[in-house]
Formats: sequence, structure tokens, C-alpha cells
Amino acid sequence: MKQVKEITSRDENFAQWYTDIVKKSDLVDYSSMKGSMIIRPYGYAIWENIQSILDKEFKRLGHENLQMPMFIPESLLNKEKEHVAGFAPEVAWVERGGNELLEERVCVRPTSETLFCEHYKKIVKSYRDLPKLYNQWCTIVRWEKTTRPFLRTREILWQEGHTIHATEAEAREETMRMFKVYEDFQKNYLALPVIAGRKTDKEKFAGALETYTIEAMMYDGVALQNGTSHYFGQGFAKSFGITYLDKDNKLQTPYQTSWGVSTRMIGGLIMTHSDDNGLVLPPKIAPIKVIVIPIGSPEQLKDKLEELEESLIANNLSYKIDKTDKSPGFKFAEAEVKGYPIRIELGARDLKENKIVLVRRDTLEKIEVSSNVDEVIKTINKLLDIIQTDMYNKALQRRNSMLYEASNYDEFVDIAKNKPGFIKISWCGNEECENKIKEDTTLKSRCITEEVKDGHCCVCGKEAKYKVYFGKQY
RNA sequence: CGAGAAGUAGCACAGCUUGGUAGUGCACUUGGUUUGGGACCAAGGGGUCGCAGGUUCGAAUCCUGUCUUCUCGACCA
Repeated sequence: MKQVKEITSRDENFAQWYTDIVKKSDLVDYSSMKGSMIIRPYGYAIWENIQSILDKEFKRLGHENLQMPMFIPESLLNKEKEHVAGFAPEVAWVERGGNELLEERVCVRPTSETLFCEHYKKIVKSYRDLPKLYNQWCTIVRWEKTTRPFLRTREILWQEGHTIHATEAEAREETMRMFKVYEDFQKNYLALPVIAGRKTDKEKFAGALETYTIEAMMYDGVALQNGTSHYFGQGFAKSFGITYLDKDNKLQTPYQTSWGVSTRMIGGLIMTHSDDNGLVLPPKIAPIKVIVIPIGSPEQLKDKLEELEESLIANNLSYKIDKTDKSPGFKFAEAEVKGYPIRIELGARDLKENKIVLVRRDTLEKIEVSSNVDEVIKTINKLLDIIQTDMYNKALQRRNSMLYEASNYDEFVDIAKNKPGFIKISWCGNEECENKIKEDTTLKSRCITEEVKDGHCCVCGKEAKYKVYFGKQY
């Protein structure tokens, strides 16, 4: 396979390959601010697609969008102890306004739980006020040391849902509902095979009772935490003094959740599907589904091109026609870098024989079809479905080939040191065992996938409570 | 944050050792010829050499600081 110039081979240097892909496909550009990327129109279009799909789903489930302040006074952030302790190391502070030193410094939100709590305290008085199902699309700031486009940035573009409920059951249900929304979205739209499970206490969100996580595995076997849903119980409500009167006129403390996904998912998309020729995007999320490349003089192709364009519009297929006067080879390569799912090679020579060539980006397979436009559209629609499914299955196969299960600690360490991927073990639930694994292998727990009643902890040999995956992470 | 490397036109780089008019290829613009895997000819346009100091008659080049990027570690709800 011919390799596109200037993209490092994926198997040679995965990190460099990733950097090349995001740059060459024009998803992002760097700015002079470390860790704050410029999301270019093509990258932002992917985010807009993600946004519109999820936003519709959130609203269908009864959520309302709102917008919170971007600054949090220190005293407000400090109200929930565990929460602030977890975030303190990566909070950015504003200490001056103009030339004046502030009386109280304010942080740029690393997440908005505290702001929502303060607000709930004001607006929740009665059981009639519950639940509140809120979401905001915004940016947050976490002062990361090492940054990489999409995967780890200081300024993060994301969505955070915050809900408050009268009962524990309702809040738990909400946590799991949104967890499922994320899981389905990533499988069905992003074509990412994911492992969904609960975080260990060590790895859960600061201030949460339970954190549920969507863990995707990248091409190189490294994990990407691609979304989380948290159950807070009454912890935040108690810290902030949020109460309401129930039907019996008794004062009660409500239950809360929060959940979020970010543009990190775009990094996940790239690191799962793309190849040495460039980006490969699942059709359901690709901003442009079809790229038309005319080959031959414009006069020869004019009629067919117009006919094709009309049909693409009529069938609601997002498309682009490359009318530049570059050579066909250049356009092919460019189309591959951009990852358009289907390429139409509209060639004068083929048209004489009433043929058109379609090319799948995921496999680069060339498919000859009749130049009858209705036929072409029919084939495209079929192909888009096939590509979406095939991409998922291909990623699933690779992911599964890097899933291991270890029955004893020696085996675990051996796999951890020699094979990239996730390793499943039985675990007693104690943090010491997690820490030992971290020390010996640098692996961290990804998530708990099931509870078990028998078996022994892979590390200490005591009675096992869970099956849990370990892996390296981005 | 630690170790290493890099920053000169949109991109890839040369020039730096030994200070003295800012270079090459691709890309871009115009005109023409082309068109099935990164076309060709001709004529053009574009850079305060990452930023800030310092040394010097003179700095892309030497010195100091700083920022950004990359690789590998550490860190990472």
C-alpha cells in the first residue's frame, strides 16, 4: 500500500503517527497557548455532529440546557472536601482583575459541580421542584502537564450533565441511563468497541460514590477513558446544604448525578480507526460522507456531475466535489487523508461505458457501478451502512485480540510487561493490591465489569469480589 | 515536572561550526498545456529566521533567559 508522504507509519511510531494525522487532516492546529488547541473547521464539524446527536438524545430524555459561569470563587470550590482535594493539583487560578489583586481568588472551572450545587440550593425547595435535569455544553480548564490534541488538553470542550433527584433510586437510574447513552453512542455512531464498567474507589471521580466509565482501547492497546457517569448520593447536597420538603412536610436531602463526554472522543476515533493513509471516519459521524472526484475535462463530465449532485442533495448525503485542477492522484491521496467514507471517481472513460467507480475509505476497495445515478445513490447508502458495521467489527476484532485474562500474579506481570492491551483479573477490592500492580507494572485499573462470589484475588490470594480490567491509559 | 531533540515563507528543510545582501524543493498567484494514484512549461508573490535581552561597527549564526512543539519517563477525577 502506498503511504502518503509525511505521515509516519502507525506501526513504526504510534505517537508521532497520531500527531501527523491530526495535523495533516486539518482537524486541529496549535496555538501559542500550551494545551489549548485550535479546533479547525473540519475537526469542529465532527464535534458538531457528536453534539447534535447527543443533544437530541439528552433532550429526548428530559434534560434542559443551561449555561453556568466559568469562574468559581475559591470558597465555593472548597465546600466539598474530597472534590476539591481531587482537583486542586490541576486547577487554574485567576488572582488579578485588571491591575487589582482580588480579595478572593477565583478558579476557572475544572468541572461545575459546585456551581450547580450552589444554584440548586436556591431553586430546590419542594419535592415539586425535583428532579432537575440540566446539561451544559462548555469548556473547562485543567492544568495538565503533558498535553496532546484531543486526548489531553488544558482547555477541554465538553458537555456536563448535572441532575438532582428526590430519591436514591431515581438518581441511580439516571446515572445508569446516561452511562448507557454514552455506551450506545460510542458503539453505534463512533464505531468504538468499548468496555463499560464501574471505576474502583481509587480511580473514581473526586466526590462521587460511584463512577461508571466507558473505556475504549486504542490501536496500540492503550486505554482511553471516553466518558463517565457519576452517582453522588447525598454527599454534595449535604456539603452545600441542599434540602427540600417532601409530601409529608419533612425536610429531606436530595440525590445527585453528573456525567460528561468531551472532544477526547475524537482522539479515540482517530486512534481506533485511522491508518497510514490518513483519517478514517465512521460514516455516521463523518461531516462529509461522499467526495466526488471528476476525472477528465469539465465539459465531458458536466451533465453527469450535475445529475449526481442533484441526487446527492435530494438524498440528503453530505458531499464535496473536488473541482480543483490538481491531478487525480493528488485528489485521491487528499481524500484519503481527510477520511471521507466514500469516494466517487467520476471518470470520462468510465462514463463512456456507463460506469462509475466508488472507493471505500476503510478498505480502499474499488467498486464499479452503473453510472445510473439512482443506482449509484442506492449503492452509496448500502455502502455507508456496511462501512459503519465493518469498521466496528474490525476495531472489535483488534480490541478482542488484545484482551487477556490472568489467573495468577506472575502471569499478570508477564502479560503486562510484554503485551499491550487490557488484562482481566479477579480482585479482592483492596486498594493495596491496585497499588502493587501500579508499582510493579505501571498499569491502572480500567473498570470493574462484574461481581464474583468465588475465586481468589490475583494479587493477594484472598477472596475475590470483582472481575476488573487493568491497562495503560492515555 | 525530569531527560533528550527541535523552532528559518503554508509545508519539508539548508544556511549556524568560522558573524557581513534570506536560500532550495513543494505549496501559492497569473497565463497556457494537461487529467484513471501526489502532472508540465513560463512568469510572479510571500520570511522583522519562535519571543525577549545581551555581546558586536554588524547577529538567523555567539551568550543568557523564556515560550511552543515532538519523543521517552513521571503525573493525570
